[in-house]
Formats: sequence, structure tokens, C-alpha cells
Amino acid sequence: MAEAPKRGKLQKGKATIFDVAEQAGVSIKTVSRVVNNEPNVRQRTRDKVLEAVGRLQYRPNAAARSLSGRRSWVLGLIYENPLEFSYMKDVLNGTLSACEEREYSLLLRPLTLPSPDLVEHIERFVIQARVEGVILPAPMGDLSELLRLLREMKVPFATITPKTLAAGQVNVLCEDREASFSLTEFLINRGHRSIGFIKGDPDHSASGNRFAGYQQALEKHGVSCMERLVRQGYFDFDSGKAAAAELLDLPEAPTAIIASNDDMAAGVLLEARQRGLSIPGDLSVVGFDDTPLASRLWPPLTTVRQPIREMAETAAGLLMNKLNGKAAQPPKEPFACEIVIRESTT
Amino acid sequence: MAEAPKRGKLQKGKATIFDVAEQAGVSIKTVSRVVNNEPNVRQRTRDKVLEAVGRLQYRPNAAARSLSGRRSWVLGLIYENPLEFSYMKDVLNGTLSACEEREYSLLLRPLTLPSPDLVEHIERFVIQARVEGVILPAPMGDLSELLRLLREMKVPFATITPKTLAAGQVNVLCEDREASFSLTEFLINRGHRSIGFIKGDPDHSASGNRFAGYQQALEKHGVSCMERLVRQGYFDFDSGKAAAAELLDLPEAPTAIIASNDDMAAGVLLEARQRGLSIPGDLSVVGFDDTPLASRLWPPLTTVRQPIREMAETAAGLLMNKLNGKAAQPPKEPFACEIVIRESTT
DNA sequence: GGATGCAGTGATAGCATTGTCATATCGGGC
DNA sequence: GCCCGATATGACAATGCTATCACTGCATCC
Repeated sequence: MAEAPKRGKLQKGKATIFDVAEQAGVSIKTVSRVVNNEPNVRQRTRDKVLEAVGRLQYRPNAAARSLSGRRSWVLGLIYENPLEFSYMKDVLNGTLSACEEREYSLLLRPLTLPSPDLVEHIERFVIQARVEGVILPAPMGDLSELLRLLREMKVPFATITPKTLAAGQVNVLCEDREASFSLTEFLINRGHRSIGFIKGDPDHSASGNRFAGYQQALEKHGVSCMERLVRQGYFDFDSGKAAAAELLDLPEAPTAIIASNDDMAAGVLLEARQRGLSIPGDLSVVGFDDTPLASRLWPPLTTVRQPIREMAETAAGLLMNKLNGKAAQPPKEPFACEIVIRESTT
Repeated sequence: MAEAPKRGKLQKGKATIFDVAEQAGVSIKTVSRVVNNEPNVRQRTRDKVLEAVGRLQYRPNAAARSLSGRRSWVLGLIYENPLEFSYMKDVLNGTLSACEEREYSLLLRPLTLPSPDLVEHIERFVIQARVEGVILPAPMGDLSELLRLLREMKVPFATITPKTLAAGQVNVLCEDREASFSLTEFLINRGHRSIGFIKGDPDHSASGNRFAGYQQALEKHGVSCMERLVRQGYFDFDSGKAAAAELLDLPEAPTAIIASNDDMAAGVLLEARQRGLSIPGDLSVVGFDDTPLASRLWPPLTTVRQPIREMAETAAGLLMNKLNGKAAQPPKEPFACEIVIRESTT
């Protein structure tokens, strides 16, 4: 009856910092130092503590750590809801892998646009979970209201977008314009002069950039950009098919069509096939993004690929550096895109 | 200099339960009651508190709540790493939506199999983040080591798998066998008697079930199941294509091929096309899962769809019910699958 | 009229960690 | 042998919440 033990009996995996301290014969603060790799702990002490940690299977309690340290070690990923999956798959993989490396957790926040309770959602996200920083893959970087809100809440964020944002922001650039330029040039070099273009959703800044690249390539090679060869699409299969129908109905139909993503290109392929056109004999078709779809279509699609996964990983990494006061961003490598030539082009 | 205020000046979104209590003129415990919808608070008091909450933009701090309440309000989703995306997309959407509804957070844990440090990963996940329960989409339910580990750690889990697990477990069943049975029967009814089958990865129990459904349908209709018409695949495009090549090389090639998923069916389509076969004229092809790919292929693929998203949502919901001591699972609805007939079959 | 019960409320003790600051120890230099 | 500055360690408060239990009224019961 002398003195109740400070903590209850140990249960596997439920050891606390007190148990470790007791086992190692040091104070809890020292355990904390060791566990967090802080300096000023003698090697012998460190070893003792680590041994106790191992024996007790001690794992610091994330909640306590975050409450006490006023750091949540949580990153948020805000993305557009009906998600373009092959893109988000890469974003997700890249972000997760960066988080894992630095022992951050990742919280997902799908957003259906337009979102009337955006503020509500984001506040919940940021205040309640105390999210430290947010990753904004395209097209979230285009939502000025969201950016404003995040700035107002003083939550650092990293964008993956074709748009250059204010300096000092973490901003990994998609080279959409360059990619589109190369792709168009590729077609021109193959002899095409009448090249149709199907734009993407106007709310995505990628759409504008891809179109701009197309225009610039045409201009460079002295091919006039004809408005009648440009159609509006919305990044989905059906709009691609519909736009292709219009283009192919033209008296002087184009000999090649650039769709602003692979899904629309798939639509073009279907429309062409239903008209009995041979591809690439009668019509060359190219897409964007090199989704898994591209290689499974018939014929396999020539497309252009950006290293999305790496870009996301970089964005998350830079963001975490910023959160931890590490050096300003290392010179952003330019993440070159790559044309993947398959059989849908002559 | 009389008495320092108990808390510092308010900053937007940083109000604590003390601030709310002060504003509302009640104790912090009462605020806690209101915020957590606990009973035994007079309506007038409740209103006062809610008003203060609104004015101060108070959001309970998740870390403090979880530390104090010994509940993390976090669910884990463990999935196979190179993810089959269209499947995981549905799983993710369903799980997230269930979590959102009940104000849980979701943590992701991709697992690359085989995983030598599975134990390490899971322990980190479960102990450090204090994950309360885990969702295991197929094929994670097949990893007996993982299940054993979770049981040992006393972490409840919910599986989405064709396999029936021990009673009392949350276990949403995929009707793979039934789906495959229907699909095979569909082909038989269309007159096919020589039906090839490409199995999936033998490590996924779905593979076995899909094959079993095929066999049973053949048997029911008195069509003998010929071993030479069955090939092993691994759920990927290339293995599907290779298996198709073997089947089509047969002296008496099948008139229809069932691939155990859409990606392999896409491989079959490509192989058939390269041999100049007309589809569905010379060969009918069907897949599984109704991925976006299925409707974009040429010809669009007849396939069978299971309501994965709903299944995941249900699994997560049941799991959370269990965690909160709610009634045992309501009679599991049988999540019927549906044959999606497109143009790849006669 | 005193005991009983219960809805409504609050004081206080955790929860498991990190931050702050004080203290102990060490290794030299003289 | 003593002092100094740096290094190493610990005591204790703070974090923001929930759990526990005690307390206050007030209606009900015999």
C-alpha cells in the first residue's frame, strides 16, 4: 500500500514515455530527446533509451505529441472530386511517399466543385485537424477563393499547376505549354498541316496552356491557326467524341487531331472508327497524360507524359521543408515532359 | 496586475473550450457536452453555448480530444501498392464518404507485397496513430499474416473480399462467383460452347471465385470444362494478351474468352486485333469490373460490375458502428452484380 | 416532511507528450 | 584544487480536451 505505481501494468504497444524512462533509468525528457533525435544526449544514454524503447515496443502517441508540440505532422491533400484518377493516382502516390519519408500523415479532402461550403470544409480541415500544410494538385491552384482562404488562415500550401504563383510560394510547374508545343511540332514534322485541337475544361488553367502551346508551334512553323479547327471539350470521353464529330464533319477535315487529354482522345478514336476512318492512315490522333488507357486503346495512343508522381513528391517535400524552416527551395528542376510515340500517328 | 487571463488573446480559429465556456457563462464540461451532442443539457444552455461556438469560430482540437478521450477517430485503409486504380478509386471514395459522414479521418497505408516489414508498418500505423479500425479491400483480406497481426493487436477490421471470414467480423462480400456464373451463363445463352477463361492472380481469392463461377455455369448447362481452354493470367494487360495468344493458337480456338478483369480483356482485344480477328464476329470477349477502360475500348467491352463504392461505404460504416458499440450489422444486403452488355459480344 | 431520484452542471484529475528553464556533470586550463 | 563554459539531464508546467464524480435543485414518493 506504499505507493501506487505511476502507470498501470504494461500492455504490448501501450508503453508510454514514462515506462521507457523507468526502464532506462532516465527522465522522460531524455527519452523524448532520444526519440526525436535531438542533440545533447550522450551516446551511452541514447543506447540505453533505445534499448528500452525496443524492449517495450514503445511508440510515441501521435495525439499527445501533437498536442504538446503544437505540431500536427499532418499534411492535407485537396483535390477535385469526381477525380481524374490516373492523374490523382500519381499525385497520391507521390505525396504519400514524400510524407512517409518524413513521417508525416496525409489527410484527404475531396472537393466537389463548385462547393458552396468550401469555407466550412476547409476550416474543419485546417483548424480541427490542425493540418500544417496543404498540397493543391491541378486544378485546385486555379481556385482563387481557396488560395485566398488558405492564405488568410496562414496555412502554407504547395501547388502543382501550370500557373506561376507569387514568389515564395511552393509551386511545382506543369510544363503543359511546352508539352503541347512539342506534341504539335511533332505532328507538323510528320507533315500534318491541318491539325484539329480539342480544348480542355476552361476552368483548368492547363487547358489554356495546352492550347497556347499548340498555337505557338503552329506559328513557329508558319502554319496558320484556324479557328474552325478548334473545338471546346471538357476533358471527358463524351465531349471528345462530340468535338471529333464536328471536326470530321468539316468540308476540309483535319488530318490530325490533338485532344487535350487521353480520355477525349479515346472519344476521338471511337468517333473516327464509327465513320470507318483508318487510324493513323486517314487521321492521326494524339492525347495528353499517358494514362493507362492510352496504351490499351486501339491503336495505342501517341501522347505526352509529365512525371506527375515526381512532381507531387517534390511539391510535398518542398512544402515540408518550408514547414520545418529548411532552406528555401532548391532550384526547381524543370520536370521535362516526354512524348510517347505509339501507333495512333503516322 | 491582478490576475493574468487564463488564456491569451483570441485569434481567429484558435479559440479553446475555455474561451467558449467563458463567453457562454458555463463550465468547460458543459461546452464539451454540447459540442459532443451529449444528453442532459438544457436547451437554453445548449443554445447559449452554440452561439458562443459560432461567434468564436470554435473548433475542438482533434489532438486534445483524442488524447483525452482515448479515441483517435481515425480509420486506416490498407491497400495493395501498385494499386488497381479504378477499383481503389471506388474503395477510396466510398470509404471517405462514410468517414466524412461520421466525422472520422482516414489514413492510407499502401503496402507493397510481399512486405518484409509488414509488422513494422502496421505497428507504426496502428499504435502511433492509434488507428481505431482498418478497412481491408481485396486482396488484403487474403493476407493471413496481416489478419493475424491485426487480431493480435486487437484492432477491429472490415474486409471487402469474396471470402467469408469468421463470424462476428465485419465482412462485406464480393459476389465474384455469382458474377462470373452469370457472365458465363450469358455467353452460353448466346450460343457459345467453347469458352476460354483467363484466370487472375492466384494470390487473390477473387481469382478462384471467378473461376469457380465459370466452372459451375458450364456444368449447369452441360458444357464440359476443358482444361485446355483455361489459362493463367495475373490481372494485367500483358498477361491477358499472352494468354489470349495461347488460346487463339489452339487448333480449336474458343469462340469466346472470359478474362478475369477488364485490363486482361483489353489485352485479349489487342491480340485478337493483331490477328485480324473481328470482334465480336470471330470472337466474343468479356471482362470484369466495368472499369472506365471497358467503355473506351473498341469495341466497348461487355463486363460485369459490382457496386464497389457502396460496398466500401458499407464496410466502413459497419466498422464504425462496431467501434461505437452500435447494433450488430444489419442484415447484409447482397450487393448484386450487374452484367453490362456492350459490343464485344455477339 | 424527510428520503429518493434524476436532470443539469461544474471542479478537478487525468491523457502522453514537448517546451522551458534550472541544475548537474564534465573536461580543461591554470 | 578551482573555476569556467559547454554539455548533459531533469523537474515541472503547459497543451486542450474528456472522464469521473460530486454537487445542486427540484419534483416525486411514501
